[in-house]
Amino acid sequence: MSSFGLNAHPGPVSRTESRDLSAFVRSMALYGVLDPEDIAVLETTFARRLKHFEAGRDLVLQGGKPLNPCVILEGWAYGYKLLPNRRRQIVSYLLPGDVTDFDTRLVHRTDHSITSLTAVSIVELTDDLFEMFTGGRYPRIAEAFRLKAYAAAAIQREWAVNLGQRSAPERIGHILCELFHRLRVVGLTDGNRCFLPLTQTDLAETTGLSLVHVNKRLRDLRNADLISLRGKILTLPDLGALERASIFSADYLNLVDVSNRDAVS
Amino acid sequence: MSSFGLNAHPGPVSRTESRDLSAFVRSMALYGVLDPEDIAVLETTFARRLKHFEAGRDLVLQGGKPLNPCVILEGWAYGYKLLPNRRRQIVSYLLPGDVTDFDTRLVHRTDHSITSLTAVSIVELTDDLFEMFTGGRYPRIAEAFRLKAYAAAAIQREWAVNLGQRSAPERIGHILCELFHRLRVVGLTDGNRCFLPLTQTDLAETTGLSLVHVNKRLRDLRNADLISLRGKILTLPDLGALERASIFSADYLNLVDVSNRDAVS
DNA sequence: CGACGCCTTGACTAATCTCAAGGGTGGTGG
DNA sequence: CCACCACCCTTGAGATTAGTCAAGGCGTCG
Repeated sequence: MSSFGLNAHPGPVSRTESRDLSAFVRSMALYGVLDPEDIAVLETTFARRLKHFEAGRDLVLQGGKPLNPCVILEGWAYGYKLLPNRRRQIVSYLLPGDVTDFDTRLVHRTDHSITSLTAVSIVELTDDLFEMFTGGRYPRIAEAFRLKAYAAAAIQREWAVNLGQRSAPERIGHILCELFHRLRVVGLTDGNRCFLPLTQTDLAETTGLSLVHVNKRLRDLRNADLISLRGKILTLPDLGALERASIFSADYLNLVDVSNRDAVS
Repeated sequence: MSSFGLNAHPGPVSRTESRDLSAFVRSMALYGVLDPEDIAVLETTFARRLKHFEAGRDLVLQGGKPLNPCVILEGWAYGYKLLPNRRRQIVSYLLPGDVTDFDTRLVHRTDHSITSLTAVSIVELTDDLFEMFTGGRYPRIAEAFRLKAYAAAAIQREWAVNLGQRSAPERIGHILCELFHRLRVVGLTDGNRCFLPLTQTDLAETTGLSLVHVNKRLRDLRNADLISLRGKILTLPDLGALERASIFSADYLNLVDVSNRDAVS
């Protein structure tokens, strides 16, 4: 149970660096572009640059100077945009191994905010690190970052499809499938369960639905035995069935299929 | 009137290369990162590599091998994703000066299709061109491409906000404002008018609304004197009013403000 | 002339939102 | 220990928005 718990609650953050790094390296390595040498470089560099934030901290604020690109090593964060009428749209989730906007260094004002959802451990790619990784000396690392950026763009496109073309229950099921797949690739699932630190309000702001409606469709999904959501543990008793019900296909995630790998190792 | 007409209808494509290039170079140069030398390089290189497609040609097909990055020099294209239930979501518009996915070279299968909406002139960044621009010899050109990629990501995020948080009339007004601003920056507007080759079905697939509903809200906007849409000419008699009605702010477009520039030159 | 693509409108249906109320839980301070 | 508050989840009822179905108009092209 605790094998996938990570930082559910703000509090003393685990300092076991090697474990902190595993999600990122695993995520990067899965693209098959990193050599052992690259991985060693990443591990030693990141271990020295780790920063920790508790839940609910703003990393970047809409309209402000953007942060340098950041790698999330542990915990969840999310990006959102605020409208003048107080409504809010969550535009991205950042999971362990994910990277915030890679080309952000060229921009003076960001269009969106980023906030930690749980306690997070991140590494900021300051100028020296950025130069080191993209300067030509570690071409495979640079390529891995580019792949992550492409994957983020593909997810953003799929969200437009989700918001534009799917019904309420489909939208909710779809985002749950996506998060589950993304977590599984970095080893943060336990069988058919995973940690899910989202409130129903978060889900509403992700899917563009009202809180009340999310609650009711979530109940339908529960009644149909497609999901179970107690505490902050999400269980998907039949992932395939939920995917079909949500018109979900993992293709857009550009992930390496780890379902076999899980079974073997 | 014809000063912004470009390729409204499939047919013989203008071959005045220097004019073809202007939108792209203008778009790039506006970021203030290009030197005259860079511009000269782009112009001579692109002039030799121009490709022309008529309206309705698939440039990339969902699930297929992606095209190399492409620069649109003239005409409109759009990206879309098809769902198994035959529904379709348009996820992007590519206007003169825009660039398709820049990191696409690392990917084996694309998640979305790209189709020309009008006749288009494009330049494909084949391996040699890509290497030339990003190999370190033209750092400002590489930076300009990165800025375009960032701008595309920001637009994609705003679309999620549009689809998730805005009402039908706001969504429709918002996308019209966005396209108008983007066209103005590359010199493709004429006062408060621009060429708009979209059908109401296209608008429906962009905004996630039904065709019938788009038609009725479009009528409302017309009756409120916020838009006029005859032939394929869009007129915005009061851009500010439409922006307020649509909760639109151009910040996310990362554009240089050209409204003064237009008035002066 | 007929076919086709696109736009328009009305009537009815279905999905989603808003408003309102109440319940559970955990933390905090008296 | 209990009272209270904050936050989150839950449910029902009625209002509103958007979708579906059906029909017709208008212009272009063969």
